[in-house]
Amino acid sequence: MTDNDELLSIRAAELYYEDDKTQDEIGTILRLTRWKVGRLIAQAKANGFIRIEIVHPRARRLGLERQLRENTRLSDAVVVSTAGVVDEHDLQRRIAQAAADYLTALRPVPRTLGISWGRTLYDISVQLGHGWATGVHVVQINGGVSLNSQPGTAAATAVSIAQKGAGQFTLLPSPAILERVQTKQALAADRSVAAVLQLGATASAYLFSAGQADEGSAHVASGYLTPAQIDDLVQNGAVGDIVGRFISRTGQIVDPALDERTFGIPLEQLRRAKTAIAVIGGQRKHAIAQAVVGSGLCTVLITDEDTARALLAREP
Amino acid sequence: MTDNDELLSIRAAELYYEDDKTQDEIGTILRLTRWKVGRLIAQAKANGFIRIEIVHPRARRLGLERQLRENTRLSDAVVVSTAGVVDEHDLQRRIAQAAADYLTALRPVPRTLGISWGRTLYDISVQLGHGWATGVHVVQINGGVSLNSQPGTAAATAVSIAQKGAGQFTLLPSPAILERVQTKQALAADRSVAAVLQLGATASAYLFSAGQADEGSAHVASGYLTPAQIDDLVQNGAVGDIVGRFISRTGQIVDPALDERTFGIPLEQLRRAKTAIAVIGGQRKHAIAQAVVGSGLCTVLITDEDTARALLAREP
DNA sequence: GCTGAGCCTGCTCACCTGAGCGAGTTTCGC
DNA sequence: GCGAAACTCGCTCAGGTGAGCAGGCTCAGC
Repeated sequence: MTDNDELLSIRAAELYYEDDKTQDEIGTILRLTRWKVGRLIAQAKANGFIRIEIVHPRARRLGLERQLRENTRLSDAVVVSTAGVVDEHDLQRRIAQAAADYLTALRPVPRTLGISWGRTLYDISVQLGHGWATGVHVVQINGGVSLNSQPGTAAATAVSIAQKGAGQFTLLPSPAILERVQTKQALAADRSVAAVLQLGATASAYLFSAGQADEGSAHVASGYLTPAQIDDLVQNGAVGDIVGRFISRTGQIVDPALDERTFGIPLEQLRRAKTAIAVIGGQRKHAIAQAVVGSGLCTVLITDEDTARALLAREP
Repeated sequence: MTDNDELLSIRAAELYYEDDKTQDEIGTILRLTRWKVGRLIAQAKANGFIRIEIVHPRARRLGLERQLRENTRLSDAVVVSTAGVVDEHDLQRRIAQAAADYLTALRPVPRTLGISWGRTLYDISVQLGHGWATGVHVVQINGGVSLNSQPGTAAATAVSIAQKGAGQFTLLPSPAILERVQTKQALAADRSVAAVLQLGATASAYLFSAGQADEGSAHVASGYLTPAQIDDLVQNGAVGDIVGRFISRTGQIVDPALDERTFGIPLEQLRRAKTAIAVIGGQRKHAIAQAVVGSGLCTVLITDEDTARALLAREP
């Protein structure tokens, strides 16, 4: 009986969704009353046999967003669909687009916005539309005088976001990681530099991404760390970094000595922030995304479908 | 404008399909009238952004079936969904199941059913339910005294189909291909054998599969042909075989001499049949499926989604 | 054999939704 | 600058659909 009912519900669903027939017509075809047909279709839905997918680069998964809001500490979430994604780069562009959309719709409009830098942030700055804000002050919150092959990317990101928001920007004139603790402390003590950090501390919103801890880390590409050093960090439990600081699965600083030499606002400032938007997506960043969300380092997460599911699988 | 409308239609579709909101509620959220929302959703559908899929081993694609009926000579078609298929074997089972379902629902119930043999036919015989017919006469239509490692599969298929249909069966006591033409002619002239062929010629319905022309051909496994001979056939345009006979893309016999030695009803008999059900699916059988459908060798095709699409791409 | 609980069936009713229509608006060519 | 064509918008209306309800059926336990 149940088996036969299941098959019937599939036949009914086919006629309903594929052939656009009314439940009444289906009733005539299958020799059932239209109420029975309605119940069969409802049953097929309840059993998960009917999959409705929105295939569009800007499609979101509202169901997953709701689950994230309900089952994690996040106050808000944006989950982009992976349906029709062709490659990693395509996915990153979708996420950046979603972040740009979120920023544009953010209310109240942030007066001061603290940002990190990197590939993701740069993508967001490109996707942002002109006039997304009126008079925002963009401040870098971690060291970013880039040593890498695309000089100025960090600065270009801040400049672009500020310009498109008809505002001004303040760069943090420092490397991401200094070689000696003393240098870092001296730099932090410098009045002009301290003023930037102070400004970053008062930001009304933060926008940052995260890096995974492997040979593909931006810190390696930028020359601040060697692959061997990354390996060491991983051995000690690092799953990735945010605003330059490497953290473990539980959100703890992995290497306090290294962290002392890392220039930028402390993680505690993110944890206390009312609006901290993390933009983290892609297969390789599942672990760091879990660490960030699980330890309350952000209030808003912008991510992809797969990462969201991985997150929900951990925290039920 | 258009761009913005497209995005709006996606947002509306998300709320409608993912969040189960009414168009009126969506109107309130997006500050639109409920008619505008309805039009946006219709637009999203028309643009193909909404994909509704029925995920079930026995789900069919009625839309493709209709297209096949309209754009080919087929009088009927069954197309099984590939959504959620795990491997080739799974797909073949779905197709066999669909064929068994089709046979069970076939009206009028065939009095005499001509069948070929092979992996697919065997699968169908397994999936068939007891009592699918009452008093059917099953007749083999091509040579099938098997030489291979699973002796009796061909016979077992016929026996099983007949038994489950509460009927009798008649085997064709001959190899698929004979070594000499004279032997074949002598065998065909034998009264008891001729009677079987005669019975096959009067069948009220035929059920057969097809084999692809490559090293995986059942003829190689059965020992009737060598891989080298298959290669020769392919060189001469063979795309596969049905009821033991190798045909080209246009449905022509590829090697008349070989065909003379092949035992079974001639293809013309299938072409003239009122009900000839071909069961052909899987990536490797796209070419032979096209040949069979294109040259009118069957009136009914039971296949999978991908093969159906390949067929439709050829014949517009 | 009887009885009651639980399930299924067919129905009413209210709500949701798509087709079609006229008014207002934009756009394009002259 | 003007007029016509095309489009968009909000609406009416009828048809489609899901929630909730009463009656009947099945089945287990006494």
